[in-house]
Amino acid sequence: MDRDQVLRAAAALLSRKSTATMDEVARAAGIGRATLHRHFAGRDALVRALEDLGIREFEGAFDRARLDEGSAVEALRRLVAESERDAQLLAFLVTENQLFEGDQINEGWARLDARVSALFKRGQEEGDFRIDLSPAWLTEALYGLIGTCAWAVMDGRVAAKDFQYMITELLLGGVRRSVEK
Amino acid sequence: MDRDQVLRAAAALLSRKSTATMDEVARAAGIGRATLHRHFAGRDALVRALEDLGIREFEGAFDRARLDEGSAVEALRRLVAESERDAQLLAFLVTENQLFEGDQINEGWARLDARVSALFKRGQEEGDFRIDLSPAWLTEALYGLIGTCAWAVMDGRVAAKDFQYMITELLLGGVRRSVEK
DNA sequence: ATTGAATGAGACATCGACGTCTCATTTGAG
DNA sequence: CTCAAATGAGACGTCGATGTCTCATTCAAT
Repeated sequence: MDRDQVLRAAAALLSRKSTATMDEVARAAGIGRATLHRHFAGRDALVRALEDLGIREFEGAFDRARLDEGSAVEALRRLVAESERDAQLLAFLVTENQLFEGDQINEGWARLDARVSALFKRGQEEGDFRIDLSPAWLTEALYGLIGTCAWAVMDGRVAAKDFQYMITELLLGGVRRSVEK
Repeated sequence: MDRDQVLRAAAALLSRKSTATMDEVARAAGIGRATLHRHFAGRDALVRALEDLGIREFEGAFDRARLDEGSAVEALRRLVAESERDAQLLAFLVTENQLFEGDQINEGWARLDARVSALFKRGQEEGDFRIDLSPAWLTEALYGLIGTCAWAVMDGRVAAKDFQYMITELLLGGVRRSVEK
């Protein structure tokens, strides 16, 4: 069991039950509690490791999505596709705002936010996206939809294979049916 | 300080910091810890009271929104408008899936889910909504967007007055700009 | 003003999670 | 096979949150 695998298992569990015990986390990862403590000094260290992993993974996901290339619509589709792998991790981190208590926002997240926000801004400037929804809100909404869909998949309310489609279609086109599309 | 006001203050705090202490909850509500315990036997009772309040409030919100009247689009707009007041409460309850552990879904939530889902289904059958996004997913997405926007407002990333607009416009029309709208 | 209920502050014991430790067992490299 | 490192299981003390209690004070109704 790799260190990152342990972290992913922890994210999958903690995203649904944020108050899960260290023992539960260990069981979910298929290792003993002692081994979990050998990898991560304590709960704080575990959460911080999850944070670091999340930032690293999404930094890489954003790179692979090539947010600056092609149309903003295509870039957004690639972004969602690349985010699927770490959706549970994102779901956990988004709900753990308590990490940033004392308004000391993590610099890594600020950088990620800026990249997503820039993508939405580019779409607006190029005329592909509407301008009455702020990039900041769209960024939050994207995170929220990814996390929500990850939960829905975990609960069996959405098929895993529909992950990308459900998010991108709702985000891009909305629910309203328009004859011209 | 009314009982419901205490619950709302608790929801506002717990939606951001789900591990908040009973003492913190009491302080947030402006009452003493002993008084909090007089109202709610313990933490479990508090959470269950939040659940009950949420179900009650949204049952009423759905009634006021008259989901069966007019077009599905208008009904959805009314639904978001009526949900604003309890958005923080929803944000907390949505993330507390741990309440339903042991797949014993709360009956009240199942009823609410059915009503929202029926609204989306009606919109699809009347030709207003697209049919390639399942009502179950749209229901989850609606909850997710309301919760996300509530957080964004709390963090100052979205203006409170834009709450309804940001959610309804994104949900109905998506970010893509279409010339025919 | 008086009285009874409600509140806030604090003390206290209990309990569960945490973190550290030991030891037997397993794993993997040589 | 041998040996060293890693792991799982469990024991143990610590610490913080919890829930209950008391008591002085405040509040509201009469």
